[in-house]
Amino acid sequence: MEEKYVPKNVEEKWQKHWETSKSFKVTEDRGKQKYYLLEMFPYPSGRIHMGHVRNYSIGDVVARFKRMKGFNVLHPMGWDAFGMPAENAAIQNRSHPATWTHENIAYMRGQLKKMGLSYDWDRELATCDVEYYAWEQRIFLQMFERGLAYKKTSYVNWCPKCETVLANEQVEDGGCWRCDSSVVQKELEQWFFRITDYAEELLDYTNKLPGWPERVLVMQRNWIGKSYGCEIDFPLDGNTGKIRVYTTRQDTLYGATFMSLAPEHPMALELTTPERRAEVAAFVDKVKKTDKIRRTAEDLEKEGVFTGSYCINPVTNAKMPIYLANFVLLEYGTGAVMAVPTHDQRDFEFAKKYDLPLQVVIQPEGEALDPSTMTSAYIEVGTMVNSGPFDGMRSDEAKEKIAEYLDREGVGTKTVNFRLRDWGISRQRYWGNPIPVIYCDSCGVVPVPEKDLPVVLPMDVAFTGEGGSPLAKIDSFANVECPLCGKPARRETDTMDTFVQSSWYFLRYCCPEFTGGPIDTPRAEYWMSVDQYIGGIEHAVLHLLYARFFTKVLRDLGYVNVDEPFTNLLTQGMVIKDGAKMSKSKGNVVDPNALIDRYGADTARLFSLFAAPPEKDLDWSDQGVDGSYRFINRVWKLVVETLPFIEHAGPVDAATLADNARNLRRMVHKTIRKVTDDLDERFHFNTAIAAVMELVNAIYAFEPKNAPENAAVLREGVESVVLLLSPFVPHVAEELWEAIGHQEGVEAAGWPVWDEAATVDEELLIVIQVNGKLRGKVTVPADATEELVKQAAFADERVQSWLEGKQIRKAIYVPGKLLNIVVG
RNA sequence: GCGAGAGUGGCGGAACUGGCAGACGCACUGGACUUAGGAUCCAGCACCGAAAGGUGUAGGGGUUCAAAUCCCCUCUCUCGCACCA
Repeated sequence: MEEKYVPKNVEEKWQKHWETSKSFKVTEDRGKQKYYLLEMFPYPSGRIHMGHVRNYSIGDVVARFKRMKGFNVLHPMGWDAFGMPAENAAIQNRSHPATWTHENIAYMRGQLKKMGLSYDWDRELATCDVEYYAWEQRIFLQMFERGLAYKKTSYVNWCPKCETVLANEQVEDGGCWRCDSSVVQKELEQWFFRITDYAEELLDYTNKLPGWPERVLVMQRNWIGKSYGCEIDFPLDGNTGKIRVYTTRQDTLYGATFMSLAPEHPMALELTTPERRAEVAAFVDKVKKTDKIRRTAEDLEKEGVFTGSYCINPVTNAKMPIYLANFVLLEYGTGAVMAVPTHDQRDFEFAKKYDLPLQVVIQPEGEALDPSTMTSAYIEVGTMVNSGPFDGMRSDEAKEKIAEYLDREGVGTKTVNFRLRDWGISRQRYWGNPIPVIYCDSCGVVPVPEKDLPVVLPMDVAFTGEGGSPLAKIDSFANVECPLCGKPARRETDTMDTFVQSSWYFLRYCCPEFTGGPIDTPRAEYWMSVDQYIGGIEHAVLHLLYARFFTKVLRDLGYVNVDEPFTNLLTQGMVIKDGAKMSKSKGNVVDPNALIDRYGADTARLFSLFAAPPEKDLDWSDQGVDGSYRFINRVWKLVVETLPFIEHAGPVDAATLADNARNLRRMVHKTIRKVTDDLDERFHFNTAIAAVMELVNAIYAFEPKNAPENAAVLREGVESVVLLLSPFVPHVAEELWEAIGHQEGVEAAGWPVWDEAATVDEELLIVIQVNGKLRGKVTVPADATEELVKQAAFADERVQSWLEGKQIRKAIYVPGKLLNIVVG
């Protein structure tokens, strides 16, 4: 063994060893308990960043720990490889997205290997490989057959210059993030997944995921947004037909004095009287030019326009003017809102602006609202007034009564509404999974027949950055024969949202080379669910909700037998430096390569685990890294120095140990217990590492190291340090383990087990308080009675001085810990 | 505004069901070894105080023999949602 710790030598040696002996390859072994550990796979953007280092270090500790404990650990890695940056890079560099992506993958794979992460690389997958996305097309078609994938028109952010849909986050200040053109709302036919069919179950299971952080579950519940209310029909005035609204406040129905429709509402134009047509059209046009972000911002001024038509309040028979209002969303509820200005703040502001009537129907206790003096809407519970038969009731009770009444009268029904909308998956992009359908003038939407699957992305494409989807311009791709009638037809040229790929990759990891379908069910049933999923909080809603949805769909298609994909979820915090998230623009980026070159992967891993608990943000500190490096050197030196004494030591004979040896041994076993608890139950890596540091300090302080009678205890201590550290710093641990004389690696050694008997204290330090203040400490035998502790306490001079001349009222004894003497 | 979480030395952070506040590490100070120290080792390190002692976990109040921990009020910060009818 080298005298001096040279990370590079150690790390290269063991990485090579792991690679050639395929140390982390796993198969389904029904004789062992399985453990599926997964970290969110990265987008191959070019190089890994510190967030990856942290995420994957956390995961690797758990993987190695579980392996040492005897679990059959599935720990895979792959690439979320479709997406826009590849296409943008292709436009810039005049290359191909596939080239760019595969080069990045090769480089980043090298980086991950340099970190010594214990993946089963044989299961590696990239979602842009046809071996992966082909199966996704199959799943899509099965969803299509069941009506879970369907087409509908919807409004989207559209850049007229790039001719493509933009996600909300790609719209900056109302303009396209790339070309700055003004973004418009465009009505487009798009493919959707019917996630709303699963809204109830997705919500329901947020109460059945105890291993998830509460805040993630709350976010998902909010996103799903279940509400209870009524749909109520308002007949048109002087016309047949009616407007249906959704409301959760049917208790305010008697106060509804006008009607607000979304500008895109299908009835908007037919309700507009001829003389108001020009004004209404101008308004609708203006709203459509506003992007969705600004449209739904709260500070947007409430604006509207009168259509010229009226409807009738079904309970008061009042004539209600029908307006279009910019804050009413077509996608939510029915796209129409009964406006109750007295009891809804938005309606209040709107009514004030357009001088619409106010009618109070709920009075707060001990107060009488007057519409002419109100300055804001009253939205709380109160007593019903001006509400016919419901007058005098509490408004929250009236809610139910009115719902029943409406049902009886046939003008409304109780309903449940969700905020969650179906998942639009169409992207007018090249670098994604082609949606496998064909459009035929005679036959309509025709799924690509099984024998023609997969629809492979053509490679000969020009990337100009102008003019919409590149796929649409490739005639050999877009022009096809209809599979049904043989007539010329057109292929779908939209591709799927990249979130689709990440919604089931964890299932494909169970059987990455399977050619009989997307998922090899017996194998998936062995591995699923993922026991521990680890990733950033930024995916709290979208990815994690989509993955849950997909798992349920795949369950219903018969591929898997689990209801939920991830049993336990750990959301790790961000990596911060100088008070801000690392970013190029802030110039506070730490490059993992530089870190590994200088200190080695073990130090990089150790620091990112030691500096903060995983779910909190981690403040990067260069000096802190030095400290971790120093610690590894200290451990290395400890082994070098003690090796001659422990090399030939046998097992510990507890009966023959001297006091200090017995004390050291107690600490060794307590540390094993502490580290095991921290890793097993709490993922408190920082305190686990701190405990090992304390043990290392204690072994350094232990003397004499060269006494033969101490050799066994010393050896047990040093070996424990090495094994306990091995999940954190695997390279150096393997090297030291080998140096101590073990032929087999640390995994074969197994996770150390503490001897409960060895952890039992012989003496206890009892804290003595007088009136709750610390006044002394006494050491007593571990089996000391309360009486004995009291004797010792009263014998203590310092304690005595605090008791002098005082009346002792009582003494509270907490066994083995503390004695509080109350005097007065 | 609503919801969730957090607030502890100069810094990152410990303190499991209320029981020694500040583990461990960083920084800092002093010392040793040294041609040298950005290596290593030893010691110190919440604040006030010479000491005895006192005061301290955002602030205020409460429960308790005992509160960082439980309860109430206030403040600050972070995150999420945010015209959702």
